[in-house]
Amino acid sequence: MGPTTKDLARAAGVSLATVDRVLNDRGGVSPKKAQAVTAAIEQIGFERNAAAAALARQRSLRLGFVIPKTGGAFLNKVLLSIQEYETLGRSEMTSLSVIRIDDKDAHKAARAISKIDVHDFDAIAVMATQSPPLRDALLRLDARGVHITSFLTKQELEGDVDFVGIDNRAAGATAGRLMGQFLGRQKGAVLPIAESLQSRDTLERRLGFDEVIGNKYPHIRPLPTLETYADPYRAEKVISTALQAHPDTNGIYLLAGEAAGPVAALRELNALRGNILIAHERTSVTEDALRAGELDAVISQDPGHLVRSAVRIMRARCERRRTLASQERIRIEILVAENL
Amino acid sequence: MGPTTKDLARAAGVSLATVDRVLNDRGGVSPKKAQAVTAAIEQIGFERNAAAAALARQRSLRLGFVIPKTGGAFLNKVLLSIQEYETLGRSEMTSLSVIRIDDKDAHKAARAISKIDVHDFDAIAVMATQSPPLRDALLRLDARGVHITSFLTKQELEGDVDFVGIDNRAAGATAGRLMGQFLGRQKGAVLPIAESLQSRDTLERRLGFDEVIGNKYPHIRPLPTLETYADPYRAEKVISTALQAHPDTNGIYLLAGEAAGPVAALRELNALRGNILIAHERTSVTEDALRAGELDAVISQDPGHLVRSAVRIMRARCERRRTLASQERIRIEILVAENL
DNA sequence: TTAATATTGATGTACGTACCTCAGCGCAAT
DNA sequence: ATTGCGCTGAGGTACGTACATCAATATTAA
Repeated sequence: MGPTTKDLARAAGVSLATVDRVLNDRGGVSPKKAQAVTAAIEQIGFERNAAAAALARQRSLRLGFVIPKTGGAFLNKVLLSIQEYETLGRSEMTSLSVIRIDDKDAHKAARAISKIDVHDFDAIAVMATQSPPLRDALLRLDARGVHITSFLTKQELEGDVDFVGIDNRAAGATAGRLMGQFLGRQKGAVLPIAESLQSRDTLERRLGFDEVIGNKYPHIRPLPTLETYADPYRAEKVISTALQAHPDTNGIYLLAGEAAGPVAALRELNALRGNILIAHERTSVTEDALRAGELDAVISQDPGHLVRSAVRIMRARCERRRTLASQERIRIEILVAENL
Repeated sequence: MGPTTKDLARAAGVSLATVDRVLNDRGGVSPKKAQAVTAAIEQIGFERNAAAAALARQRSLRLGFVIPKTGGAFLNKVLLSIQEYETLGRSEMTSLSVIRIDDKDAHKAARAISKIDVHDFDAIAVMATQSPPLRDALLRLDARGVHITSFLTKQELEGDVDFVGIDNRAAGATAGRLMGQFLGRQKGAVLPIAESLQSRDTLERRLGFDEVIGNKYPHIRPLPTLETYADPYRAEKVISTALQAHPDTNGIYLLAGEAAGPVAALRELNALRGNILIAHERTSVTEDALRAGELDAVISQDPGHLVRSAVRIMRARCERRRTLASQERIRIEILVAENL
């Protein structure tokens, strides 16, 4: 249909071999001819035929996900999505693999990255807290031809690193908006519950939440965030205490990844029905709670999208295509019982 | 990576030519050998290499969308999405075209379908009200090798027609849920506004809306649907009359496709701020209104998704792949100012 | 039995790109 | 003048499938 490499060669006044050298960065081309080729690409609107390229390359892109060893439910869903994609996307000539690192210890993490064999990966998506040693390790990989993408957590290397992630601040703001709307003109307190305040996700969500509540719904009073430490006994205890201390509570915001614990605790305390309850992340627990009318809304950012997005970006990098970064924003979905 | 046609031939104990005959329905194969091939496909898990097939076929799939001549804003967005896909998806060896039909007149529509040249299309997605003559025309097309998919409106042919569409009833129910939650315990009336009650979309949404309100929020009183006939003057008049007749109105539900008219009328009437306002479909108008705080929520089903979904299904049909119909459900999105 | 027909296999070309080798050129340093 | 190196073109093979042709069977009809 479109022009082929042959047409490109003719248009640029060079041989097919030179076109190939330019297209695939093989080097050994004079600036003049290289310029002629890139100009001709624009001029005749050449687009590499992806099907033919995949066929000829006959080598699936090896993409890696570098993921922390420990993490919450969301991380597990991401890992699951990666696995799913692995089987589904094998027809697209991509092979995914996961490298778990200990990202609590910066040096351990950096060492793990350094150990990655450059010949095993075309690109990796890195999720890890930034640190100088990690940064160096990534730069070394990059220099040796492995494309780096930031995944869920930003890595500042040379300024040209793509980022695939979710916007926890906006997600929290969305939760705040819904909480405000659901409570209407009712005055009262809102109780945010998290597993731990250590997690950046939690902090960012809380930030967005507070901003919206403060600006648009000043009659609502957000309480300090409770920490459950993923312990059901503790959860029930601290929630019970908080509810007694603030009898005007009429909204509860589950910032945490795992909604099951707090929901069970609230059910036990008979605090489900009277309060507006908003949680994050779509799981079977939150879905059931929505259907049962126990939860009023769930804010979700699809881990499947996230993975697909990262894969698209890595592929584009490897094939030297420009990325449509705009397309790669992960939507913040609002779920209620009716649109599950 | 996976097994190729050559492997298939070996496994089935036949020649490559026979494998090709079976895979591409060329006929002239004894039932026995055909069986051997299909069995071998299962056994070794053969999957046609889409890239190679596309390359070899060297002929883009010609997909058609049969769309009514007249329609509302949503239909226009669908058409726009088709156009977008046309330019974007040309790299995927598909060419889209649109056939407009007069679906008010069943016989005219059927004649238009009959006039379609079988050699111009590999598959078509049909949006048209069902009728016996149309059905016959579609069956004739199907018999001559053009794959038929129902698009936005179901066509009952032989029971094996895929359907791509949106769930207006669920969308209405979602709107109802939000309206109920936003109004909280406030008693009062909700005013539904539509362009016309003729449209099935409108009816279905209203149905879903009423169901939720009736079951879960019985203290809310839905008023009869207003019709604006897309006329701003009429809109302002009927809305003003209705609001005066029902001073306890505190919610307004814009069922209609085009939100601009009613929003302007409500702005004129100073009825925007006091009431909860929920609309359908994401447009620049609804986006702006959300940001401005005039609209409280928008229910949207992405026409782009719809088109992509239809294309995926048609492709799968043409390439004799099983469709993952489950994947092809169009999500009902809830938009507020924070998750645009 | 013969003729006609249906089935099967063998073989070739094509698609557009990737990747390889090799020969030839000009230019600079030696 | 020779050597070495950087650049260039020419040509080939390969990927997995589609599609065409022709010969060789097997099966059926006459």
